Amino acid sequence: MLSERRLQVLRAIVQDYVGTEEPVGSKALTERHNLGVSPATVRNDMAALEEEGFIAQPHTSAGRIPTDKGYRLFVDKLAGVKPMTAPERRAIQNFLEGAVDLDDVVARTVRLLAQLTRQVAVVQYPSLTRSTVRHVELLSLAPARVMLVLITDTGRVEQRMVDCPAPFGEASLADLRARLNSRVAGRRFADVPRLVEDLPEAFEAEDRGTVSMVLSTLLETLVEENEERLMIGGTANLTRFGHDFPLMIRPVLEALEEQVVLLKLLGEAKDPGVTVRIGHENAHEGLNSTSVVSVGYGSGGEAVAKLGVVGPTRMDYPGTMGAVRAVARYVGQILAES
Amino acid sequence: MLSERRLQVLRAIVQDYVGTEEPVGSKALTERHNLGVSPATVRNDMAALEEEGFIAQPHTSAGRIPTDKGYRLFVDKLAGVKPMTAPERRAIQNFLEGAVDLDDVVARTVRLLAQLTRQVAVVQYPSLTRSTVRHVELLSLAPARVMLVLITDTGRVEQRMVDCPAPFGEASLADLRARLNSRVAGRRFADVPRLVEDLPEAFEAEDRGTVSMVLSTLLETLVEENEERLMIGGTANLTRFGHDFPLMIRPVLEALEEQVVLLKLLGEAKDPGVTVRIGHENAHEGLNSTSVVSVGYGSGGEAVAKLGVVGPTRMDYPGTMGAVRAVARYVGQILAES
DNA sequence: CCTGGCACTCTTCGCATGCGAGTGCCAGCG
DNA sequence: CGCTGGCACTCGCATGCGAAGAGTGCCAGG
Repeated sequence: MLSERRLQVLRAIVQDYVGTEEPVGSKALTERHNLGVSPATVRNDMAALEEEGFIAQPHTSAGRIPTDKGYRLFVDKLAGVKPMTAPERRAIQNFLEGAVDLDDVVARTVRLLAQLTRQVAVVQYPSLTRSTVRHVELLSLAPARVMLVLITDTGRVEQRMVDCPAPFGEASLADLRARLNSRVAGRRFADVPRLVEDLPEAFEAEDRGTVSMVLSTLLETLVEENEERLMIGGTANLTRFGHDFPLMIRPVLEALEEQVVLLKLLGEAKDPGVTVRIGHENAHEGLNSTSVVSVGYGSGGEAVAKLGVVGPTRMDYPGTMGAVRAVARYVGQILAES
Repeated sequence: MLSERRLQVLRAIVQDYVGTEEPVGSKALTERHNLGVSPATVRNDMAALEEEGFIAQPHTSAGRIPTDKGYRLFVDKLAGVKPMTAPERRAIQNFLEGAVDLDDVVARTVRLLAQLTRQVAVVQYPSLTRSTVRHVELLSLAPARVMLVLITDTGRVEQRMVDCPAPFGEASLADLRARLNSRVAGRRFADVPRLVEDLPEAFEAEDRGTVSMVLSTLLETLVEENEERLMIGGTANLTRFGHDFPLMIRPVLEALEEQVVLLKLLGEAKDPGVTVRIGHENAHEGLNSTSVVSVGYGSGGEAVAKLGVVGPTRMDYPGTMGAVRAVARYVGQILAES
């Protein structure tokens, strides 16, 4: 087990390295932090920390930098979450309150997160699977063509075309619309399949094919993977990555364009609080030199989607975690109000 | 006026520089292109071209590189649009045909453009202002709360909340829905204000406030600037920008996040064909070292939106223009079919 | 167990040098 | 008059070397 002082040394190394972006040596450490011991002692501690894999030196005779493992320890044991200041909170709230619709909420959240953390922000649209149906609308566009519009309690709208096997009259359509809504409005997505299962039986034989098709389109929409959209912002912050960034930035940009990758990334975080994935803890190779800080958010107490930031492993973890948590909280409030 | 050969020299310089990314000298030129003259002659021509501002040398005693003005001449007079090969066309068509809805069409178009040109692709969603109304739907969410859903002929859906000044019955709502659709369905957006102007008069005094509010929300939606969304992709290609890119890439990423900037950029291109804006021709400072190749696209013959790519001024103009034009053409087809 | 001292290692920087690419100019030729 | 070959010149770039500086590891002493 590491002694208390050694942990302090590690903490100091992380803080200094995050600040200066340069390997930190024993002398500089004792000067900036009053550890009460000499550089020589710190050197011994450093040797021990390196032995255990918490820090490393880029070249012989250079300072030390934290390893992924070092950051992990720092995040878990040595640092808390830095709460936002009151003015910051107010700013967040003001900024989000101007939003006019769901798209706008998400867009503003992305901008806000990117600005607060000076990193790349990722916000997942409130997921369909956990939300409830507000309304289902059916429109007849042609005799055998119906448009299905699904409206959720988070204000999201999905539409689908349905090509009917047989012409479908306005009266039948109105009937279906009414029956459908009386059954599913206000219900959770997960319950919908069970609730509409016997609906075709209520219709004339000639309409049943169409009804079934509309229903199956609806069910498809509910589970469809592309429901899980997300928005990204602040990519310009990638230029802050480091001096050697040309090679670093490339795979990151590529990963960011693969929404599937990001969704998986966010999805993996099961923790109810803020989750941090550091460097190689990220499954995707392109993100091996980045850390992802994410958290669930949602109206009411329940998380319906995730948001977070992607940045260099060398980031201000307490500050970033604080910002991410605060933003998630306020977005949840906004969603609950609307 | 420049002699024929000097134009050929300029063309050769542009082609070589685009290929090698390095300043091109007189000797290399005569070797790679058989101009039939000696390096010395080429040097004279180069001096003349430099005099006129078409090329420049980064340092004394280095080769020449084209200036923005040089690229401009190249694009206008010296190079055509390189048509896609048959296999490429097929690939484009196949790739786009799998799209299931408008979002998907746009997303696929972005990916495709980015891949074909190896540059950053920008695709504007089909604009509302020039398209027509397919249907307007009104849903009562609460006694004094109505959701307005607008569906366009391009398959786009916009929704807005309306908080009514007074409770609004289902019957009135149905009435309004019917009247509204009979007037505006199939009409162009531009005509809508005129068509609904006297609609409130058909209603009872108590409902008129709500009707007016619904109508004004509808009109707002029609002109709203945020209607003009766009999708961006292929930002990873920015890393191909050049060796000195850390400073170049930054402002470009920033510009790309400012959708307003991009929309203005695309909007400026009035040309019915492919438009090229080179370097400083772009109003936005951050894009002064990039070129933008854009073109309008749309279902039917008419352009309803723009798409294009953003890349270094040192780009393969004929190829890029060809790809952009081809993609626009096929997207138009796909939109017309759906 | 901490501390000061010391020798050692490596990186970084400045500077001088040589090389090569490319230019500009000039005199000569068709 | 325009093209060509030749030639001197200019720079940028890579190379090599030496000094400086930062940081380490280790050891002996308190």
